[in-house]
Amino acid sequence: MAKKTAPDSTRRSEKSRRAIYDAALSLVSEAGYQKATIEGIAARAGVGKQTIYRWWSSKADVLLEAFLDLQEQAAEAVAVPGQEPEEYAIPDTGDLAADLKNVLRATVDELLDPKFEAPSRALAAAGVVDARLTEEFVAKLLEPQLQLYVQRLKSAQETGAVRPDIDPRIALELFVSPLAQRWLQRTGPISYDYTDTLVDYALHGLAPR
Amino acid sequence: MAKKTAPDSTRRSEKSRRAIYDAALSLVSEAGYQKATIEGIAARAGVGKQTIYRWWSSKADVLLEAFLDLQEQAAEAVAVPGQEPEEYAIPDTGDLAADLKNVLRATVDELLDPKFEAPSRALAAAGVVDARLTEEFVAKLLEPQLQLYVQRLKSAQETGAVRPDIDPRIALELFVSPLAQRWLQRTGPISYDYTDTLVDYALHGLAPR
Amino acid sequence: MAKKTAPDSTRRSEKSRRAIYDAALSLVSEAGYQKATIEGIAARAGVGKQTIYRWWSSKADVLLEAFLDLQEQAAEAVAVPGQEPEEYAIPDTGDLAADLKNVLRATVDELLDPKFEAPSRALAAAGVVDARLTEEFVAKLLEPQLQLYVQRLKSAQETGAVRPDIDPRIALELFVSPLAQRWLQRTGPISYDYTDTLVDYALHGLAPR
Amino acid sequence: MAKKTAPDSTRRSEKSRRAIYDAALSLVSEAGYQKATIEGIAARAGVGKQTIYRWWSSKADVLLEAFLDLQEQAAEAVAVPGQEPEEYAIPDTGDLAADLKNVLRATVDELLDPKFEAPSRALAAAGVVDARLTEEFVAKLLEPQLQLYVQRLKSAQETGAVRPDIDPRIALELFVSPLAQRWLQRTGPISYDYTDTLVDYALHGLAPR
DNA sequence: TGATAACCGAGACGGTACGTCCTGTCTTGAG
DNA sequence: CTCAAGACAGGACGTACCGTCTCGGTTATCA
Repeated sequence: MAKKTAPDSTRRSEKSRRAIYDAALSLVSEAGYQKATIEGIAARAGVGKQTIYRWWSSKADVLLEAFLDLQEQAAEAVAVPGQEPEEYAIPDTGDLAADLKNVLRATVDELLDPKFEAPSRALAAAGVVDARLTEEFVAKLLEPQLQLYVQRLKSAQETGAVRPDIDPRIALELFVSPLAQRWLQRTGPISYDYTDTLVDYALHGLAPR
Repeated sequence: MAKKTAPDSTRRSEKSRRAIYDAALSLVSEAGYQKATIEGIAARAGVGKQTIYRWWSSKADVLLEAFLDLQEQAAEAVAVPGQEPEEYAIPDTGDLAADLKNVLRATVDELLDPKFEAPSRALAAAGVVDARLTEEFVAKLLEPQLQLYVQRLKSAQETGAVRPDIDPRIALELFVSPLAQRWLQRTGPISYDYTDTLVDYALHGLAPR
Repeated sequence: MAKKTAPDSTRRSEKSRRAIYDAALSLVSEAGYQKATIEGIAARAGVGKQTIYRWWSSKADVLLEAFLDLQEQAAEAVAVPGQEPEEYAIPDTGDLAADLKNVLRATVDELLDPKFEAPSRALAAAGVVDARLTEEFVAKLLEPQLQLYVQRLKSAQETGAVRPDIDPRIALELFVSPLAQRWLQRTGPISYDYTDTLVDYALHGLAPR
Repeated sequence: MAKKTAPDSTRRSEKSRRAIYDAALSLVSEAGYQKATIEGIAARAGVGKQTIYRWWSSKADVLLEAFLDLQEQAAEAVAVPGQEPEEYAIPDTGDLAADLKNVLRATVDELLDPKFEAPSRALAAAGVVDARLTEEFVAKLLEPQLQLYVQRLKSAQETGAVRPDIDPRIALELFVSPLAQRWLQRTGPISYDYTDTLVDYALHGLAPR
């Protein structure tokens, strides 16, 4: 009892897909999530509405894929061509505090980049309400990035820079989540100073030593 | 030539307001934020649409007030009747870790209470996208609660349980934001164990002492 | 178990109704029945689609009412104002043949009037396929006109110009239906000569006397 | 540089053509003209849409050919096999009234046959609106049948049963068109009595002799 | 103690977008 | 080349809500 017989993905138009990604991202950036409609995306992409409905189940779904694609493209642009794409990882200079601060500063830059802001916010908002979407968002985008912190913290445990009884998956939240919340809910300003402070507090604790 | 001649709030129907709050909260809980429409709220409340548009500017606005009202009602129910409502504050037993853990455990309970979950999520989602709404949400609901932590941490600084150079407004985020993010973005499970761990990590730091 | 609760016709917008009639008739005349869409009518009338769907059940329904209204307007324009609208009737000069020929010549004029042609054709076509619509079309428009012939033929029977055993309702079809079919199905040209001939044949028969 | 390079009819699939005829007729009978779509016909016939568009220009076109084919098949079924198919003609027993009544009774039977009703109505409706289609419909189907009446009336003129100054092409409409209109526009019931009466009135006239 | 001005319920209105269906064209792969 | 299959751009469908408006009907002051 299949649902309408699934479309044949081998015959999918690559051109349309690209046009839809571009239209979706630009419309969300210009008009906001609510005002970016499926009809609007289709019109700007020069595509029939059905072509969107054929391949995606909702506006959020389109935007999620468009955003994942955007990330991928950005990553490929950075990668040295003709070289195997080594795994991304947080640099390990031996100075944990410095390494974390560097990565967080880069994150600050990205969060403030207007190209990324509108679609990310839109996805985050949709995700808060739509559990299925979040699941995919977290699995494909968020968790992989958080695992990079897990790796760095584990390596720090081996060198003794972090206590061995610490759970790295929880530990990373001490400096990542505050930044995320400030950005998402606008509960406070975001800056290099702020993230540096977070790292210091998290590493050395609030209590006197 | 006034734009609309503002409505006369002294003649406002209290019964309608209550009915609208109830209808809004129950509809959001049952159907979700997107599917809870103004028309639906008006119909369930037995109220004309204009009565909603007269007093509120958007669905998010209605829901925000309804939620604030819900919080107030819950607070009044707890308060001892016939006694002046003393200021809410985090208890100070002298044991900072224990006090924080207790408060966070209570928060966990509330986050998992189905009566609160749907509307809070809905508001959070709307807030991510609508800056104006967030401002009010943060100012009226979130920040006052966070200030309770600020007070408790300041008091801890006086007793020497927290280093004096620590900024309490940032410090509290170390354990509050991780919990908030896990709930909002469903990046992980929520439990007493989890919040206890957050407090321990935050107070003593990740680095060995 | 009412269907969605019927709309309140006392609050209906007369302006919208008129605009819809005008738009429907002009669009059908310009573009033809198939290409005159509900969306197009709504747009030209400056009206929301729902306002059409609220009061009519289909494009054919709109057009039927618009056409009935057109007929009424035309009739009122002819009527002498300030005088009670006497019943329309086929003139009775005593010369049956002449009277019938005159009326049919007037009908020929109307059938060839481009203002009436497009909507009439459209209605006729829709009616062939949609029984419910035809019923109303016949009852409100066609049959009343045919009854005028019945009256004239009965009066002719009294004066002896028509045999008394003739059924007038059937008799009138001898000259009315051929004209109708030629027009509807374009099976032949329409002219005064043609209708005059029909009357002569019908009155005196094909067989020699 | 031909417009489309016309399809090579020698390579046409006979099986597909038959399947399309069957699907078209059955769909129109079941669902009506409007709801019988090209996609639906193609699907039921197990045929690609292009195969329909390659050989026909519109739904009406398909249906017209399907109907012509149906007529042919019915005629062949009646014809005595192994004998050359003589020209169809209205029998000439010498009694004009009886001959006409017989043919019209047969027509009544056909009009009431449910197998023919839906497609004929559909074609008639399409024809009212689409002039090009009507032209073909009239030329291929209607006029040839009417010419049979012309022949019979001419023969009657030779025997003196019909006045010599009568135009047979017009005369036949006196009894054929009323029947056609009653059927098309459902302006009245159809029966043997009715058609018999039509013939009598037409032959002997309405006026007393 | 009416007059009169507001709120109120109801819901029609001009619109926008939805998600579905179909059109007529184009493309792919099998025969 | 035809054919079955079906993706594609386009456009109309009929529905659901939006936010505005207009209509009686109830209050609830003020004259």
